[in-house]
Amino acid sequence: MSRKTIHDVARAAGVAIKTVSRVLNDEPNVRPETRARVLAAAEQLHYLPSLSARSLAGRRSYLIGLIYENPSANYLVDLQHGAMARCRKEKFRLFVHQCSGQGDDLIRDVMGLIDQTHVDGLIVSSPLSESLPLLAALGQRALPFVRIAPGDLQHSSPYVDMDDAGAAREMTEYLISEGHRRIGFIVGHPNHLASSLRLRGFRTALEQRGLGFDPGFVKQGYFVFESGLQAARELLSLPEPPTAIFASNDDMAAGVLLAAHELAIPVPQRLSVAGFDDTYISRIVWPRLTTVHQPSYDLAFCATDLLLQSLKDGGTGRTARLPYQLIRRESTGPANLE
Amino acid sequence: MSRKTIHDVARAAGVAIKTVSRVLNDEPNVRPETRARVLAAAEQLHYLPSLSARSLAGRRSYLIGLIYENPSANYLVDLQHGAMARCRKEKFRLFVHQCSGQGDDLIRDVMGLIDQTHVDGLIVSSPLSESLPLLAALGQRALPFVRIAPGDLQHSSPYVDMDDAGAAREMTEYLISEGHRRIGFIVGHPNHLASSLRLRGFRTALEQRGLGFDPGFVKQGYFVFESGLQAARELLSLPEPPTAIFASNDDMAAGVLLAAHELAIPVPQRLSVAGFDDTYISRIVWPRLTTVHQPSYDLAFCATDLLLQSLKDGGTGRTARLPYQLIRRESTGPANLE
DNA sequence: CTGAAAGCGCTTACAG
DNA sequence: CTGAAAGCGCTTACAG
Repeated sequence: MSRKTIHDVARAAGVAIKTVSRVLNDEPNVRPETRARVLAAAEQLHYLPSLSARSLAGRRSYLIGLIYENPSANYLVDLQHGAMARCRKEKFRLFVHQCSGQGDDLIRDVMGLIDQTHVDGLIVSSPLSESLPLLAALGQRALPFVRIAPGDLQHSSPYVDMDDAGAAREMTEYLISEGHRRIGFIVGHPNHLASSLRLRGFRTALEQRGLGFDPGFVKQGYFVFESGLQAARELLSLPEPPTAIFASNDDMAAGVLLAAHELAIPVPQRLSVAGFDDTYISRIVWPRLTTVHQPSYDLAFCATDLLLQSLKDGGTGRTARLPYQLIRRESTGPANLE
Repeated sequence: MSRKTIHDVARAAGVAIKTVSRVLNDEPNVRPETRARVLAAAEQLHYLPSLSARSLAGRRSYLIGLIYENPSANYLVDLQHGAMARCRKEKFRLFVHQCSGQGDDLIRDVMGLIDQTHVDGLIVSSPLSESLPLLAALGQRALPFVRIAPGDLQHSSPYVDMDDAGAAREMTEYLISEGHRRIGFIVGHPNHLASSLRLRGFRTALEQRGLGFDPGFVKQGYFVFESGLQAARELLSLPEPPTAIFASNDDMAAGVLLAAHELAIPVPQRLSVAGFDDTYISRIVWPRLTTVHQPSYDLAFCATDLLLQSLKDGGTGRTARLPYQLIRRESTGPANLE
């Protein structure tokens, strides 16, 4: 049961290796009978071409890279599986890579990945997708890539995103419609463009409803649980605390819930809490979180789709915006105005 | 800024490519001055050897595969990062692969991975690590692998694990020491050997303390949140409900918390809840979970270490057992016996 | 529509 | 201690 090569298949099918190569790469100019014979032989021998031989000889490795920096586990796994699922349909494989370093080190790290693995293209997840120096370096290498990112007019490369600002606006409008007037907001990590987009949506909703924007109700967070906890403690110890807190992701919203529990503030009776992302977390805390469904799996699936497409056409990659969805659960309710 | 090859380095250093190869692979028989000259040239050119050329020409790809089936996101990411961290120290790279299929399809999937990517070895995570047919197939391929698994005497291949039964026993003893006499238990997924080991530890503790083992207090779960919720609803609607519930993982313990909230049973005042794994989840629910710290990151790091070591020595891989730790948080307390 | 030759960037096996 | 030749399993560029 040793590894089969293209020569084994060629011999079994009674053709030259070049013909086997043609069939396996869907090149034209092979008689249907010949094609069938080759396919049968390959099938029968359980033949699979060696990726390293292919990538050494040809100009493609059939490898797509997914690079990330430091996302939450649930988000990362969703991205990973979305990209893998799309690759699988195409006999591509996904190479998952956690980047290390900052600045020049980061760029060297990614260039090293490209040089060593010969990936055909890259899925660049956020916040790497917002690093202009990185995008420039990729451009120099002429390596196709698709970003998973909030809409970003700073760079012309293809991307897939959702409407972060719109989603945050809609969530805020929902809270207002429940009677909330003092709404706290916890901003995400300053490195993520999504953070400022979500804040913008929050602000837009307040201003459109004529409520005015009070910076005292806005606290900086970092997309992690502890930062949400900390920010919520501050908000809830204000002389006039908010009746609702909207955190820029679920992890921080879980932190808000804990702060409320610590202070014996019942949720949602005296405090409504909203998150963002609709990760697994939002369904396992109590009360379950009202949140925005971010289609992470689909974002990665779609990004991979665009990438594979542009690898085929050589086409100028396009862009896609995926729909979000407001998910109402038990952590929010009518404001208890006194 | 095109890709550099071994020829570029050889030219810059004034040696033959074979000498460059020797230096880069730490082979003997190179004069220190020559070695230094080659290293300097490689450094200066930012040269990195092509993995595909290496794996095609030589007998190693410098690629380690991590295969998994369907673990929870937090566990998977810990494994992934532990294995990556160990690889990075060694200029190996990690190829992460989600297996698809069952039975023969699963085996074909893994063999396909091996044939196509030429991985030098495999980290086999649980429950794949318990599939005897898979292990047999890997043996036939003579591919080195290390399992991440509960101790398993059924197979002689190397593995890294923790003492699942001992940890469950210790947790149960702790609950007993808090005065609990009616303790519910939620079993993990039947496909995982860890499930029965944890159950065994639970049972051992009860019997050693002369409490007897009541099957009516044991419910089947599947390591996912919903199954914990469901099992807890059943346990808590018993005529004489338990005063403590020990779930075989944190996800299910989070489900128990939700069931308690639904029934307005205060935790830990009237119900103690314990989990297992010490994943992120255990720290973001309320009350935070008492649980067993499973060293997932270290398990993967250590498994990779053993694998790389055996790749070097060709040595018969050894085995390692890593320590667990009981983590006491707010979800457990003294029994409220009436 | 099909094939024989050259070569991708390395390592292996051998020679000096 | 160092190097020239052959070859890994494919694809490319060319010929028929």
